[in-house]
Amino acid sequence: MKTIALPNQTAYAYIQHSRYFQGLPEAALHAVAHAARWCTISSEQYLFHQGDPAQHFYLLCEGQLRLIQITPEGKQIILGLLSPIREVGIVAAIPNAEYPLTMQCLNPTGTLLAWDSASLTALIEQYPVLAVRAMRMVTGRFVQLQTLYRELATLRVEQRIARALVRLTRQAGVPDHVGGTLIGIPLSRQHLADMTGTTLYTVSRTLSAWEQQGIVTSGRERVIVRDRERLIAIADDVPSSPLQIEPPPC
Amino acid sequence: MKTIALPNQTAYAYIQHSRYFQGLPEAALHAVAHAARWCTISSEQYLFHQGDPAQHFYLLCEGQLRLIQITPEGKQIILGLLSPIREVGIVAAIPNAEYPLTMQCLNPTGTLLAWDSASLTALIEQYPVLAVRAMRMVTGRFVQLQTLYRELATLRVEQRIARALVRLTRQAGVPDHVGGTLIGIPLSRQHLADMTGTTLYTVSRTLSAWEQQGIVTSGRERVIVRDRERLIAIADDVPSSPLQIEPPPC
DNA sequence: GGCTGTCGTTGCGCTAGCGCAAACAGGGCT
DNA sequence: AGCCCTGTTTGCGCTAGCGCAACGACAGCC
Repeated sequence: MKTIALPNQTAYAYIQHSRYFQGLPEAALHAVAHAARWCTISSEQYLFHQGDPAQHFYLLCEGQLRLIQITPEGKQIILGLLSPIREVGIVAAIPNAEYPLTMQCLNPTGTLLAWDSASLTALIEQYPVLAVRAMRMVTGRFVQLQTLYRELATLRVEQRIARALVRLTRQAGVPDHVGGTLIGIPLSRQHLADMTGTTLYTVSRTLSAWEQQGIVTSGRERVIVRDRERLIAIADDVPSSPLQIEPPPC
Repeated sequence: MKTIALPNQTAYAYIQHSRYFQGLPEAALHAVAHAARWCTISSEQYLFHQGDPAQHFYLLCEGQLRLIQITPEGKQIILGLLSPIREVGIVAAIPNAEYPLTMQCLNPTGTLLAWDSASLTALIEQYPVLAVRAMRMVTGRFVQLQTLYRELATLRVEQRIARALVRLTRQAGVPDHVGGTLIGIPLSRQHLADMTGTTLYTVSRTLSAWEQQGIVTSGRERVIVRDRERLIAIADDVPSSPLQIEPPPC
């Protein structure tokens, strides 16, 4: 990661369109832009690791990030994906906080605006609405994580994979010349397994089965969703009880 | 849930000892106590449901609460337990927010202090450190939930149950006259299953096995941990690979 | 073109955990 | 005491998903 020079005007535009700074008075936006600096990050690089002291707040302007968690044994769990324009590391608003998870760049290059936590704190003090928005962001992530937890606890693997794919089409979907949706990020079987709490074998088998049914097309680190409706049906399918017996006629 | 009259002096004492209000100037504490009202809740009653508009912030003074999440199909998932003195519903600091989960009382009676969100907002505005602490609380819960998620994704059922029991001894452990630790809340097999993402059958079988090994003693809605060390060993056990072959001598 | 390394597929065997059903246990109530 | 209700245990059968191993496919590189 390194700092680069970019026109301040560009920064202003991104800031203006971010949900976090949106609607602030013009003077405030200029102050925000003035306190920011640009930085870039390249493929597979880490923006920060979970446990690092949260010294910077970022605005992701170009590229995408993976939210990952590393287990004590070194296994990685993917909690999600961030696409521009998104705020990253709001936890830097808290003095002496640590980042709760690891951020990894998955595009050849990502571009971010960065504020050190002192600047962020100063901005929040000056514009208290930023404090409320920070809270809202954190609780939003909490609710999202809760949903993931619930799915992991109650759904079968096939449904979890289906949901992951549906989410990915929303977050990184690129329309396809024949009506499908390409998931526009490098996405290996192992990645999908890490997102759904399963193994790469099961993901592979599931995708193979879906490919035969024309639901998806997949290749090396690449998935194209052909029949989104059917995928959603699988995701929402409530499994019939194991021994479904035909009710006897009266 | 109803409002009751209790001496304000008592409220002051609880507030003073809460992590959230701790260390505020005396005048502030008095203001906080003045804005509060008492309420009680009884066994199995809900303090609020997930999705309800977050209109109150609480301080749990007596009794315990279950944090639960209800799935669309009506299945319940238990995310944890709160014991006094704990803050509840900090999300009320955000205008127009909703509670992200459901709180249920599990003691015959629980006692709480309540502030409506307007009072809370006013207090936060007056003492900005409360905003920082609110953020810290929410991120703390986030990290906890993340840990649960990781465990659910990577650990086997037996380990998850062991961890749940270890946590419960910390949160509701009552020392026993013969060196064990009684978990001092009503805790059925189903509850344990809802906490660990498994079924009551598996919990029952696991506890039975542990009982034979002298690790726990259990009865109707009651578990006593006899050998905490062994439980921790199970919780941390890294399973040997399925086909562990003795390496051949050179 | 050929090599290499990474990623994907799939057959096979296995087991952890599920879920029913039926029996059992104990507390509270009349 | 006897009954009922709720919670617990456990035998049984089953299957979803795991994990190895071996092979295949494709991309990038020299």
